[in-house]
Amino acid sequence: MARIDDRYNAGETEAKWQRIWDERGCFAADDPKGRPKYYVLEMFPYPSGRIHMGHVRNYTLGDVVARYKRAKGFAVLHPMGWDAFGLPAENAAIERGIHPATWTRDNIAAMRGQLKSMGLSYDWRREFATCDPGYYRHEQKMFLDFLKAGLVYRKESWVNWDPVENTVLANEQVIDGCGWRSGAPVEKRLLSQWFLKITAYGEELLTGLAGLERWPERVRAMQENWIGRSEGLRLSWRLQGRTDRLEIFTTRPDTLFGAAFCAISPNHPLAAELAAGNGELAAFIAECNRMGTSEAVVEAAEKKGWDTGLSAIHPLDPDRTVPVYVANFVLMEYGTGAVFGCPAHDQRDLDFARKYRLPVVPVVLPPGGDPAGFAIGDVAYTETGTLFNSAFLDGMSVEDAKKAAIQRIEADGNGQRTVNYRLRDWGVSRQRYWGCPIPVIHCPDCGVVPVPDADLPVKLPEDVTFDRPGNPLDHHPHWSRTTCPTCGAEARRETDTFDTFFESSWYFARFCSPDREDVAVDRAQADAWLPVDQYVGGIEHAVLHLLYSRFFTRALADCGIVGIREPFDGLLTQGMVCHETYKSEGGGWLYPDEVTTGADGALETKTGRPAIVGRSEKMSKSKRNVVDPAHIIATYGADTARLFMLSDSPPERDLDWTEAGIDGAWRYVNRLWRMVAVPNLPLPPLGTPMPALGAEAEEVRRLIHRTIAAVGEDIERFHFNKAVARIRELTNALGELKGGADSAWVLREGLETAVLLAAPMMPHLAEEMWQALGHDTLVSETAWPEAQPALLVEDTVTVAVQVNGKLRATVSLPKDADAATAERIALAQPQVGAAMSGKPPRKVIVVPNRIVNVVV
RNA sequence: GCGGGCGUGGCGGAAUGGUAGACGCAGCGGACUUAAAAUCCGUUUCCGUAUGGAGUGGGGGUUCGAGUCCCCCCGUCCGCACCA
Repeated sequence: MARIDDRYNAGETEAKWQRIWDERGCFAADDPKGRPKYYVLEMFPYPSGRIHMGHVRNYTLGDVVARYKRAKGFAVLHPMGWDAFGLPAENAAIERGIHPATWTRDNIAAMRGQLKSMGLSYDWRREFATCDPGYYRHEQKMFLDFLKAGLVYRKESWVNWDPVENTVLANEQVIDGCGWRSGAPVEKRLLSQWFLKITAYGEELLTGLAGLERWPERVRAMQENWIGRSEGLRLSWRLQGRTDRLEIFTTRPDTLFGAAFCAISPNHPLAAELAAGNGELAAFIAECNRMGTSEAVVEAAEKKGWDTGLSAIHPLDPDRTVPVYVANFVLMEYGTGAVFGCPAHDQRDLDFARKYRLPVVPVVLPPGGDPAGFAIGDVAYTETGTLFNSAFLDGMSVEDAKKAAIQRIEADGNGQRTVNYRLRDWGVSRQRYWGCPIPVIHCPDCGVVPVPDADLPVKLPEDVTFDRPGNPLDHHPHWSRTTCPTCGAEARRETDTFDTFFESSWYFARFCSPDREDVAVDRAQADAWLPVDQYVGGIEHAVLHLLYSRFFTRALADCGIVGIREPFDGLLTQGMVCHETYKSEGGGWLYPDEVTTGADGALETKTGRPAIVGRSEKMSKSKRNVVDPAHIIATYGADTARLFMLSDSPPERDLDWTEAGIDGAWRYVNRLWRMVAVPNLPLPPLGTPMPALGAEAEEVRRLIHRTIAAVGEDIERFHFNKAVARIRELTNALGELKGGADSAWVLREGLETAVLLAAPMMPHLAEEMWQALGHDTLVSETAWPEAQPALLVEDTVTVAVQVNGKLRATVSLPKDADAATAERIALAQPQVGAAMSGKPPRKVIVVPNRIVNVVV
């Protein structure tokens, strides 16, 4: 029968320490007061109802950092809250008749309980939900501040309309022409929308990326790509027989003499004007819009154009004209919605020219090319070269020709050098109920009037119904009816709400002073804590949330609300949690716990029939390859789950959840516990002075201190898997300790060290072991151990001996032995002599304490 | 097409240009047990009985020495994409 104390009772133990931490307020973040501060933040969750493994991974990573930094003496701010506005709450209301507020509150309560069971070191006093009026009132104020600062405007614009969700989507929420959530093909609609001028910060958001040294390269690359800066020329072409001009943007002004046509977007005002008197063109435009967003893949196939009959006069040669087309490949949203086409040096233009039999005149000659013989076939020449067929540009390089062409166009007053961005302003209006009301009033006489500060917050009404499609705020009998704050006339409230990315764009700042009712951010607190030193979250937010937050922070800074311009100093993007997928013979997905894996392969437990094992993919409800964290924590405890999240894969890589992996973690938790419950040597009492150490004890003691140094470094660099490996190495060595009082003393030192090093990862177990070792303090309040430098230095080192680069022997040498000694001992090795087969050494390379390489 | 990441045992993964495979998982052998579980010990890159040889996606290069640096190629994953 097992001894009563050699099996670790995770459930009871974890609850006990969670209660004690809570009572002692161990994780309350108070004013740093001179101590170095450290703000670690994990992306707060949407309260969907239950935590999933992605949360467990995310929050474990953050918690390790928080606990480690706390032990290192930092004043740590580690808060948690709820990103509580969003569509699922409304869907629940529609599908199950539960009010979004109720649904959200219940979910938060359930998830808070689950997070608490993980033993995360949050300062729960700072918790908030973004659907609280106490939170969103401040973002209404921010919006009005931005309005005053000229960072907000309203315009009619083409929007992406999701016909299933009855709402507008941001460009980023449209994936392959379909709504990111509904998957329905997106339609184009013209609506009046509020926009935030994120483009005003385009340049700064781009250049700022260079300073984000502790961000993953790929996230910076994705943002750079998204901002899409390109330098070029904006120039206008006169149109024959018209007084207006056609404004185009190009990055290749050097190829102007190769121009064969101009093309405008189907949504260009000129196209609309021409279509008014031309049914055929109108039909063509309608066709383009239908294709538009929905068939991004299919439409890559064909370039189509419609000849307007207009001629544009070449800006560098008034004797030349080119035809003007309406073309389906020209985007109104980019540049000026019009381009000139140079078929010889742009593949798309070439395809178009071939189709409509337009001339293809090469103007850039490849290096070493023959000007007389160079012709373009089916492939445009897009590389660099020397200009020809180009009047005053002839003989120049592409780079020089660009400059010269721009100079000439500018001198002629036909255009100017310009920088264009792919980034577009952020449309924030959503025709949805469960979001933050946009605080403006529409007055028939005064137009759009901001809600006065004194009337904030504009609260969401609770009494709404979800029995019709569309926005419940529109259907509310009287909520939108109000009076104009300026003239007192009857007026109407804006019924749109903010994009929910609004809330997550500043929550990190709110955590600094969550209780301040009068202001969004207590400036002194914000100055003390911001920026976030380490942000941890999923790669899926690489562009949207992170770019909006960077923009918002700058806008808030320019409104004097915060004193920083970059919100997140360091960013760790964790990989996904994956699991094998299973299908029954019938083809339906199976949950992992419906499958038994044995000698005969995978079987469906219920029927005994073979189950088809698919590849490991991101855990998702639709594929049923999910493991419920609550179940895991109830079975093995939070520490085991946390350990598994950390031990196998580096954080930024995908992690495969396996039964064997969680079992392995569970075994180690028990093994650690047994090491103090039933130690392999009788431990001396706490505080026993160090006896004289024998060789074995001394060697293990060195390992203890090497481990301290290594684990600290590993955690600093987020190499948690390596930190776990080193702690295991240490405990392996401790478990093998034999001998007398000296070994027992070292065993105690080793166990105490292992406890402290493992505490950020397995905090409950660490407390329990610490107590079992006789301490009446908390690990959570104990400083990180310090490695004694003297013990990090070895007096003998193992040096590899190579002959011609191949390992032939290893020799033990005194540390820092001189080269001559090393060489002498190395050459004396029999294996070395054999490998040299009698030849004299031509050269001997000695790298002290590392290697001796004999070249023969 | 553009940009980025990755490629190391059966598997997850370690290796400041200096002993490739730490640590774990799985496997195999053994101990304990009536038996099983748990635990413990040993073993485990490949070829070879062995001295030994080969080996980090492929090819070349730099170097006394390359998984690591440089060039070319292949595969794979992710992001963006009629962006003018």
